[in-house]
Amino acid sequence: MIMGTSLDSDINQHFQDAIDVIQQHSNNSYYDSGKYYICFTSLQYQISCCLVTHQSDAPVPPYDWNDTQPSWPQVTPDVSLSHSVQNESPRFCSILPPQRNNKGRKKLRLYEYLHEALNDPSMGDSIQWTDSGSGTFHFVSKNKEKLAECWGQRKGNRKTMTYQKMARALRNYSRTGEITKVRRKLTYQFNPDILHRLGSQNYSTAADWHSWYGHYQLPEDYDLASSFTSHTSAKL
DNA sequence: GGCGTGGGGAAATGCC
DNA sequence: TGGCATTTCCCCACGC
Repeated sequence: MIMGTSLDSDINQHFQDAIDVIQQHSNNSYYDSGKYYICFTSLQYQISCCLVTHQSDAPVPPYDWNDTQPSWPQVTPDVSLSHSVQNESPRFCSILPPQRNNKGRKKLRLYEYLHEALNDPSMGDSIQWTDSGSGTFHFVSKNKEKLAECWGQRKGNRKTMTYQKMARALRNYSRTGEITKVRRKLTYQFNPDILHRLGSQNYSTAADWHSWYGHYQLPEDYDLASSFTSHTSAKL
């Protein structure tokens, strides 16, 4: 088992939770022949996890993380692991679960999510820094709805989030000053204090892992599973 | 006039 | 139960 060097207590707790999950899976004969990999990403207030199996595995019902946790979808790569991975990086927004609200964790705020997305290269087609120094950013018109949907999924909203609704929330930020509207199309600006606070957070995160995964040059017959075990993941 | 975008009121929702 | 942070719906304004 290989783990990162700077795991905080949250990660340890979640890691233990994941161990429990995997152990329960391992008690199910359905999983006996499979390999399981846990991929962790530590965002400021949450952790995400995905179980990866070979695509050839039969469909598996999602596992309930705990009694209060919505189901965790299983991630199965679109391509066979014995072949090259598609160039397109995976969309983690679709698998990140809603916040865990037990244990006193703060809910993810929209501006935090946007900052996270801005630092995620794979989200560059949806949201981009206009001037990262001043905290100015803009949405990409073509894909802004996609980002909004990701936000909605991340929050576990009942209905599909749209840019209009997300923009409404952003406008509420203008009252508190966390984010202000810039007189330019689809452009907003972080409050400097918020920007400083967000910027000081350590994102050894989905974005980083995601970035690594999305840009890793895979040789022929590259074993994706092996890559999980040699980076920020743990193999059981 | 249609469309995309911006703005805001107000009620509903879910969580702490 | 109240407060907070959205979410949702709706309507309107403006520029292209």
